[in-house]
Amino acid sequence: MAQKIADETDRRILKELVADARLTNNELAERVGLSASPCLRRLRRLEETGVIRGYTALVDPSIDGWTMTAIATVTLSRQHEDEIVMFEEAVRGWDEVLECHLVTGSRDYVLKVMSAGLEQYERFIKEKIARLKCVASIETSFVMNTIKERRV
Amino acid sequence: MAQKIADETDRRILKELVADARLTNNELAERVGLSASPCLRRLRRLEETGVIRGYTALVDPSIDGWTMTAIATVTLSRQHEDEIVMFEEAVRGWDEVLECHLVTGSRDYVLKVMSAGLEQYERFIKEKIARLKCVASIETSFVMNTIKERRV
DNA sequence: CTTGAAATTCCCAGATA
DNA sequence: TATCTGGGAATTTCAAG
Repeated sequence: MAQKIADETDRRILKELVADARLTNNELAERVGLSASPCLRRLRRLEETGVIRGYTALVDPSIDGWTMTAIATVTLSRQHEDEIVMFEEAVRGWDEVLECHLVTGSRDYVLKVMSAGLEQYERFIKEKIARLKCVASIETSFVMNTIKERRV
Repeated sequence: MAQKIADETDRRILKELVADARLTNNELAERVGLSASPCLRRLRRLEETGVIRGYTALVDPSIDGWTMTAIATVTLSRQHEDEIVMFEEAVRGWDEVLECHLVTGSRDYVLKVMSAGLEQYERFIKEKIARLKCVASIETSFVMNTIKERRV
C-alpha cells in the first residue's frame, strides 16, 4: 500500500478542509503555517493517495421536501449468498436509503432512510423493502431530533 | 422564513457541488449553463439562505486508525429534561460519536460510533457512556460491511 | 517570481409582473 | 415602472510552473 501516514501538518490541512472544503490554497497555507506551494504539493499528495476521497457540499435536505428520517433494521429470512447480493443491490438503487450497514447482533442490516413524510415512508417499506422475498422482518424508529451528525 | 425554494438552475448548482465542492466558479457556471457572475450570485444566495450548510472534505477514516464502526442504541433511565440535556451535551463533546439521533420506539438514542478497535470501543462504553448516571442500557451492533453511505 | 487563470465587483440590458 | 436575472468588463487575488 502507498504511504498514507499524515504528519501533523497534513492533519491540520485535513482539519481545515473538513471544516471548509472551499478554502483557497493561499488561505489554507496561511492557516497551517506554510507558504502556498508546499501546501499545494501536500494537498495534491493527499488527494492522489486517497486520504482525501473527495469534496462535497452539505445541502439542507428539507429543500427537497425530504423532512423525515428513519432508522430501519432489517432481518433476512435466510443468509444465502444470492439473497444477500439481491438485497444489497436493491438498497444501492433506492434514493431513500442514505446509509446501509451489515451488522452483528440480532438484526442483519441497519438503514438510514429519508422520505417526505409518513405516507411516503410507508410506501417505501411496502412497495420496496417488503416486496423483496428475502426480507423476514423490518423494524422502524423515526428520528425525532438529530443531536449530532459529523463527517469523519 | 427567507425564500429557500431552489429553481432548476439552483438544483443543478447543488448537484454539481455535492459531487465536487471544489469546483471553480467558472467551471460550475459552464456546467449549469450560466456565465460566471450570475452563477456566483446564485451560489452566494444559496449559502446565505442556508440551503448550502457548508463544504467538507471526505477523508479516509482509516488513516487515523479509526477502522471500526459500531451502532449503539441507548436508553435513559428517566426522561427528565436535565438528564436529556446532560446526555446530549456529553455526546456532542465525544469525538468517537459520528452521529446521534433521538428516536421513537423502545430505545431512546441511536449512535454511530467510530473507534480504533474493540478495546478502544470497550473503553468508550465503560469510561464515557456507562459513566453517565442517566444511561440505563446500551446495546451494540458492530458494522461488518457498509453497503451504502451517501450524502444528501 | 512570473504568467495565465479565476474570483469578485460594478454596471448595463432584457424580461416580467 | 420597479424588480429580477443574465452578461460583460475591470480589478484584485490565486494557481502553478
